[in-house]
This record gives sequence, C-alpha cells and structure tokens, in this order.
Amino acid sequence: MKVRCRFAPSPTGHVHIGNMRAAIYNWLYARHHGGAFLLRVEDTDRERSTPEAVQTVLDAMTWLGLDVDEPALYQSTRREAHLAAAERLLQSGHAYKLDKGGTGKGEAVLFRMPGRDMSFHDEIKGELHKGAADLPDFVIVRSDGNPVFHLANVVDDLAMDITHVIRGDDHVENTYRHVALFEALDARPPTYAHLPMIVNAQGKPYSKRDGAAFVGEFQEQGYLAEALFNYLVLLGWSPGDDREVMPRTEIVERFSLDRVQAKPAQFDMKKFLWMNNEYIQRAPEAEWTARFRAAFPEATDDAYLEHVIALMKPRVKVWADIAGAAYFFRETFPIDHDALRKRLEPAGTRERVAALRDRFAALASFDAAALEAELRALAEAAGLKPADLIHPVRLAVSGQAGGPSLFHLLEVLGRDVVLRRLDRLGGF
RNA sequence: GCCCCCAUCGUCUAGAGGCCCAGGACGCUAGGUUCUCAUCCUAGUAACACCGGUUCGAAUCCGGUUGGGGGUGCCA
Repeated sequence: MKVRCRFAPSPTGHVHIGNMRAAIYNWLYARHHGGAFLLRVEDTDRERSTPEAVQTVLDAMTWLGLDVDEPALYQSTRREAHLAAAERLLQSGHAYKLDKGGTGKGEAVLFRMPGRDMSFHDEIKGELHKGAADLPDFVIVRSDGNPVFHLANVVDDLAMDITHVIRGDDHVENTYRHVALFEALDARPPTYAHLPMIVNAQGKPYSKRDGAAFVGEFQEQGYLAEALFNYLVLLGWSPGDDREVMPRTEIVERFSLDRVQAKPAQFDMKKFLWMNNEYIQRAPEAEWTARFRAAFPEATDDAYLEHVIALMKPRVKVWADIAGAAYFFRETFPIDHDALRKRLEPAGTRERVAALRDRFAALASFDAAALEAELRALAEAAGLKPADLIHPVRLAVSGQAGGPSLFHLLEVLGRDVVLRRLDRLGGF
C-alpha cells in the first residue's frame, strides 16, 4: 500500500517550530517511501483561521521546501461528512445522545468506547496500552451541533486515505479514541508515530518566550531554510553515524521513524547558529550578491560588490549581519564611539593618523601591500606597534572595532573614501 | 490525585550484553594563525540519574526509587 502522510495544522497566524518539525517528519517519511504528502487545514475555528493565517502556513511550508502532492483539504468544508459519520455511529450503536453533565444545553453525541483494554503500536514509542477504566466515552458532536476534533480528525484521515499519522506527543492519549473510532467506522486505523516535544532550557515546551519559536521569525532574522530544516531533523533523529550537515537528498534517503528519539529535545540556539553558518558559507555566490543588493540598493559596481562580499563573507552568520557592511556603501554608518574614544586616547594619535593620511595620499598605488608597508614604516619610525595605528584607522573608516583585514578593507574602499574618513576623524 | 511516556557529557546524539574506564557534534577552556573581529587548526573539559537484581560479563535485560514530560474539556 502506498504511503500517505499529512500535515494537519490549525491556522493561528503562526507556525511553531514543533509543528513544523512534525510537518518535516511527515514529508520525509512520505518522500523516503515514495508516497504522498498531503495538507489538511483544520480551520474550524473561524475566529482565528483567517485567510492570512492560512497563508502563513503555506508560506512556511514553501520556505522550507515541503511540497504537497494533492490539493489541500479544508476541514471547514467537511462538516456534513463529519455529521454523517456521527449519524452512522448513532445508527450502529457506537454512539448515543446524552445531556452530559446535565448542563441543560441539550444533548451531545457521545462515542461509546469498546469497554475493553486497548493497545496500539507506536512507531516511536512501541506498544502502548491502556485499561478500559481509563478510556471513558467522549463527545463527538457538541450539543450545539458542531463536530469535535476527534471525529473530524478521524473522518478526514479516512477520507484522505491516510496510512501514517506522525504528530506531536500531545496526541498520544487521543490515539486510543481515534483507533476506536476507526474501528467503529469499519476502517483500519493508520500507523501512528508520536514525536516528543521541543523544549526550552527548563525542559518546558519551547515557546516564544524562549526566542524565535515561529518559522516566520527565523526567516525574518535571516536564517536559512535548509539550515533550519537540517537542524530540526536532527532534533530528535539521527542517521546512526556521525553525519550532521547533510544535503536534503541524503536526509530523505536515510530517514526512518525507528531512529526517532522518544524523549523531548531541547532547542539549542548556539548549535543552530553553527548549523546556519555551515549553510550560509556554502550558499551560492548569486545568493550572496542578491542579499547584498537587497540590503544596499546603492551597490551598483559589480566588481566593488564582489570585493566587499569576499571580505565580509566569513563574518556573516545570518543574512541580517550584512547590515554591518553599511560603511562600504554609505557615508553615514553606525560608529562605536566607546571604542573610538579609547583608541584616540593615547597622546599624539590624531597627529600620527593625520601624518599617515598624507602618506596614503602620496602613495603611487593604493593597494593592500603598499598600505601595510606605509603604516608599518610610520609606526616603526614613531616607536609604536602597528596596532597602535591600525585600530584608530579602522575605527575612522568603518566605525567598528572589528572587521576584515584593515589593509584589504582600505584597498577596497579606495583612496578618496579613506582620505575623507581619515580627515573626518578630526571632528570626533 | 489518576493514567501514559521518558531518563548517556551543559545541549543534540552514537551505543540494541563483551568492540565502551563510553564515540561524534555544538558549547566552553587553553594554545596556534593574525592588525582587530570572524573563520581556520590543535589540545583539553565533560555523561551512562539512583538502588537492587539477572549474567562469567550491563550504558545496554528486569524490578523499584527519584526526576522530567504528556494527558486527564461539549479545546485542538
């Protein structure tokens, strides 16, 4: 039988990384087995399930490259099917009406559990059991006539011909109900796999308070989709050897549910940042160019841009870091005043920088080697360490305490810009 | 409270009775490279939760304890 997996989010306006990991695992399982990956939008909460909220889910999936094989099924269109199933269960004696709790709100439809101990196989946790006493009947249609999640979920999985349900740990206990529902509907339940949760440093469910928790935030902050994909896959699964940074094709090839952990995993921002860096450094040149152009529309000189990228690349860990290269393109850029003050402190520094400026102005060729020779010569003549000149010059031209090799930086900026910024030092 | 699940370095994990006085990665620390920052290189640090069994032999099997997580809705 062909594998059919699904991702069934309720659109809330945000896509939590825990949900996205479930989507990724479903996608991987389907792709590994040459099956189908489907999307079901559980949009029965009309308040929150706005078109924008649905679009957020779609965007997140597109960004991470989770392609869907069939048109999405919107649960809100399925109400009649859900109610028909309830009616069928009523007819077959698997359900009954009751004013549960005597609320006076009218009668709800309750599903009659089998009244025996139950068990099911979980691909991650193994054989799970529960006693009949802990499996009470439950509502499948509210007294207001609306179907409940459990009913809708099972009826839709049936309609979509789902073979494997890979979802969060919070659904483990629901699974007994779902299995019973499938059986009462004369259907074979799908295979289940419950993923442990993603937790924070305190072991509690990872939330927005712990940092970026939604897919959209990672995208906005300049992380790479492939890095997030790779990191999320490794959060609870490993291929069994020491491979970590893997191309997607390899992950698809090696993925299996039996290597998924049964315990919660902590999201480690440090390691994710490392992972992101692995990917960003390998990003195609065209991507780097596009990112720089987007950040600095004034970058029109291709050769110049190429030089800047070469200098900045190892210092960019997240696309947002590109903003730190502003001094290459603009005359107004952030200045680290504390560092500048400190570097200008030693007596005579300004004068020596001014002298250096004049020497730079007179240079026959404004290249890194010549600049370095000139600066070192002046430093030696003044009885200083090269660093005593390098730091103030760096602050003067870039506003920053750190950055690319100074002499290459100066060469790329060019004589005019460098001289102007050194002159400007007098104003500080 | 009751039910279910889980338990290897700080973190993510390898390990399915001897290959493990436990391996890799991130982190951290110390060196190296260097004009700074980042990168890079080298080394180091650090774990089988605890107590009992089973066995010639246990991180691996069993029981208990402790700790953690999930569930316990006419929410999803």
